[in-house]
Amino acid sequence: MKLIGQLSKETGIPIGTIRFYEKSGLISGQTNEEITTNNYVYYGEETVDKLRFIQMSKAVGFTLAEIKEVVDAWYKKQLTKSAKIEVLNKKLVQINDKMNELKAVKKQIAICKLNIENEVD
Amino acid sequence: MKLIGQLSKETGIPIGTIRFYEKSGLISGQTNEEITTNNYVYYGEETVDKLRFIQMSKAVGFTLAEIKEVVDAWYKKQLTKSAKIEVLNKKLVQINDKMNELKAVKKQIAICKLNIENEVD
DNA sequence: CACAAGTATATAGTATACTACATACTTTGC
DNA sequence: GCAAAGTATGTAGTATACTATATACTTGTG
Repeated sequence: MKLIGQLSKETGIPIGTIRFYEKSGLISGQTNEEITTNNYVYYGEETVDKLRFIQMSKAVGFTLAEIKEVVDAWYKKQLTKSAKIEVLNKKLVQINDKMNELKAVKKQIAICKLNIENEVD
Repeated sequence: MKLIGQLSKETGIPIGTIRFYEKSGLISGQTNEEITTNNYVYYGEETVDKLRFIQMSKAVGFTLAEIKEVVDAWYKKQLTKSAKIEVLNKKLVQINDKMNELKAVKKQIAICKLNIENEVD
């Protein structure tokens, strides 16, 4: 079990941001019942996976609300199987859209670069 | 030459947002010198291209500041050839990073989906 | 055992990217 | 020729995602 500083060290995400993610319902830890002297929160290994998933998802333009949908499908026991699958399928469609947009942006930049290279300086 | 409403219709971007992009230096139009009765701003066809580029770039997680760098390399006469190429090369690297992150996110969701499908309901 | 470092909580502030008025003028359609 | 629709300008408000600060308590180290 890891404390918040450990999570921050492993993922490079600032402690303040991790706290913000916890308040937003993206991750959660629990206090150790045996220790009554403090209220330090402990996180499991899966929290690191979640944080890395959040990092990557944000980098490709997903909002925290969109990411939360996936994380909930991933970990929440309350949702039905079909509800989870539906969320994930929608997300896969969005990912394909982004893949195409990324290719289009890349192509545009490549064209732009070619044009500039053929300019006289 | 197009007016702002036309740009909005063709791209689906709200007029207010287009004005915001113009204030941010991402696009620019000019007033028609021959018409002195109004100060309507006219935009060339390349503005539509720029707006579509902005749309896609935003969808894959680029900020307006990052997008502006590319648009400046694309259209600004003031920058040197090598400065432009440098900006574009950096952007291509970022795009490759995003491509990999997108693949990783996709993979994670596929795994997540498989796990759920194999659950007992 | 002092004290530096780590943690918890709460609140406020910031950056980015819009979005919504309000006001005023212009153009278009019937 | 008048109302509806379009455009310009300015200011203020909102949503998202942090980021900083202050305060207080706990833990680890020389």
